[in-house]
Amino acid sequence: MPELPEVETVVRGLRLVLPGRRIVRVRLGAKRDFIDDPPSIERELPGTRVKAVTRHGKFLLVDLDRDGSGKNGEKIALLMHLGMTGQITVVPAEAPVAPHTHVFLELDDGRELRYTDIRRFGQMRILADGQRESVLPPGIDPLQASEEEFKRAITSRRARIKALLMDQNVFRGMGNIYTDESLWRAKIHPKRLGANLSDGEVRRLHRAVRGILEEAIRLRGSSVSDYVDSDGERGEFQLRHRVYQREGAKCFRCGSVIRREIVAGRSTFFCPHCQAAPRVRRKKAIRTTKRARRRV
DNA sequence: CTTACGGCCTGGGTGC
DNA sequence: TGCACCCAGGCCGTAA
Repeated sequence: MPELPEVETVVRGLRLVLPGRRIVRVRLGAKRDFIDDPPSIERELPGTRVKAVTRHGKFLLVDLDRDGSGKNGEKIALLMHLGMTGQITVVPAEAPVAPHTHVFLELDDGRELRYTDIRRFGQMRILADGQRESVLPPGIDPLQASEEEFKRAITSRRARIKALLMDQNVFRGMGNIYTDESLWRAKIHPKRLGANLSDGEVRRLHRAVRGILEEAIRLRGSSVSDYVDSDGERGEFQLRHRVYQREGAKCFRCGSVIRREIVAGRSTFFCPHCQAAPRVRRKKAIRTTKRARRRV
């Protein structure tokens, strides 16, 4: 479920309630297979105080201070990823417990942070200070990248633009929904090679990606099925989707029928008229030419 | 280097 | 009503 706008919405919600709070107790459910080293969660978190909540692509980081032991400066972070169906909510401790809730962090104000995840594709682990570089994906943030950086990322590898946008080592935070929506807005076919995009197309895509992500954040993300924010509220950007899950419906721009194909291993929605397919090159002829050149 | 595919899990929708 | 099958906002490992 959660891509950059959804994670950003959760982070902003947590920022209103978590900083300054102390974690007093940790309870884990029986299904803890998705947690990396569950005992470390139970051992390290109690007694820590929340300093900040940040986002890194689709990862969410809760920065923690161990200030009880007199020695300040020992910093750890709780790293979380929502996978497909993860939810993080902060509720009064006595609130009814939703099914598939696997982690409870009791806070010093009578509330608790709960992690709920039907499919358990999410992740949770303790991050020691200095581990961030090696654990977090190195892709650039699509909201902060300049047009130059954006172009460099797109031309860095020979892959389809859809695969590039979704690769967390190239761009961090984009997923299936926002990739398709951005490509539709920029009028670029998902199978185009990133390296083949013209300067104008790169510029259009850069603007489309930022525009879509910013608008989605304003509308608090897309709630297609499971996503809710830290207050348990659904987002509204699903009402603005132009192609995602609209197979067979009419393109809002030209009226053509939206198609669905598998690209980069994922369901991909696009308008076959607005988003012109890449020209198929004749590989045989090209190879022969190269071989001939090499022989010379 | 790239893509395709299966697997991880659970649940919802569809068609017979 | 039951059941098989396909699908799902992510990501990893393997094979080709």
